[in-house]
Amino acid sequence: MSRPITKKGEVIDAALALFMRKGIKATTTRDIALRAGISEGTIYRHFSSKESLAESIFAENLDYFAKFLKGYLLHTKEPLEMLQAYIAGFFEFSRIEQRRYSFIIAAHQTELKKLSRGNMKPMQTLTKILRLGQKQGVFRKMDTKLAGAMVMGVIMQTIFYLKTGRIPVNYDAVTAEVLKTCVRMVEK
Amino acid sequence: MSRPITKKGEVIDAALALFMRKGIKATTTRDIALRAGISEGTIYRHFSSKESLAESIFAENLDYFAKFLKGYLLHTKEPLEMLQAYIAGFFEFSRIEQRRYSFIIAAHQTELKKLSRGNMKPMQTLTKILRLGQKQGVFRKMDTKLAGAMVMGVIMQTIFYLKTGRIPVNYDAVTAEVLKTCVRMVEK
DNA sequence: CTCGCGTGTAAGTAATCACTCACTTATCAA
DNA sequence: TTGATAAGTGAGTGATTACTTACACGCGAG
Repeated sequence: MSRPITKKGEVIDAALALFMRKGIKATTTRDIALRAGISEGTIYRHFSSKESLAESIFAENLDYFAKFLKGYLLHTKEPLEMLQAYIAGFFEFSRIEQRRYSFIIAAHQTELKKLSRGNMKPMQTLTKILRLGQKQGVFRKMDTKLAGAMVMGVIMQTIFYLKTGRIPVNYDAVTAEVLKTCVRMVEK
Repeated sequence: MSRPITKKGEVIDAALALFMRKGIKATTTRDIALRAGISEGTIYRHFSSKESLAESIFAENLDYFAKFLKGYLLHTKEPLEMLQAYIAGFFEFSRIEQRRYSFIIAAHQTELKKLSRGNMKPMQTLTKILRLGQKQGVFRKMDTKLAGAMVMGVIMQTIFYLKTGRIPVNYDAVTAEVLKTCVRMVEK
């Protein structure tokens, strides 16, 4: 009970906004303090280091993303439909939460060294779908981790090219083509 | 004529070795000078900045990679075989030139901001193969840039997972599976 | 009331880093 | 021999940055 009497929330909000816009490395503790309207020292009352602050925020947002994806899987138990829903959710998230998506990807790929090894929830969700499909005989047999990596590669690279303007930016058309292609990759 | 009387070569060699091992950002000009056995000032006799040094080295190595790939395409003009040779070459390069591969990818994806926009030669090579296949009616019709992005995603993400030990490290088996999958993606 | 503790702050601090500059040395053409 | 020029040097330099520290404040328990 009792509403927060600390500035921890302000620290997190400011840091997230800046991490999303400029990346973790390019965001200084000074930036964060300025934006939060506090002093730098305050950050260290609540987090032991800038990195642990970033880790904490990353974990929160990865969770948010994972839940978003799961929302897309509620209405079906058919592996094929689940795969399609998963991909559609991924694209949708990257479209309506552009900055958050970029932050998650950057943090996961390069900016954070610790954390998330083998922990990447969205990947686990995908692997589960693939395993289920294989068990039901809808998908062809292959290493599910490899299949997951390949599907993930198609999705992420396509989004990357969309974002950097290297392919025509039409989310619907592109999503449809990616959907079709991924089904070809895994079906029997 | 005249063998080099400057230390430019030493600068490049030292920088490449360090960039490959630690990345561009983590390599300091001091590191480079130490390894090359020269003083920091010398670097600036030959390059206007650390970034321009990195760009120069990146361009050289991207070229090297592109030529390596082209070597795999010499013995066929069948789009399907060319695609397979391209992928096999990509995997082979990532295996026997691990550090160089990592350097190229990291530099391209995150470390260098300028350069290489729309310039990524290996991608252009892939796009050409896909366009040829479509013209000959071997591949299905679709935006070749999108198709290229998807195939590239499969390749790169798989290599990434191989390198980080998230899928069984058996280059031959994995390459074979990726080959098969990519063919499924694009064939009619 | 008061003591202690959690919170906040301003002003550091030490380290790092890319880059510069005044000066020296080597090369070679005239 | 000379003198112009390119190459090399290494001790700075200024800017930046994550993090620390000494102190102030206010609230709630006893």
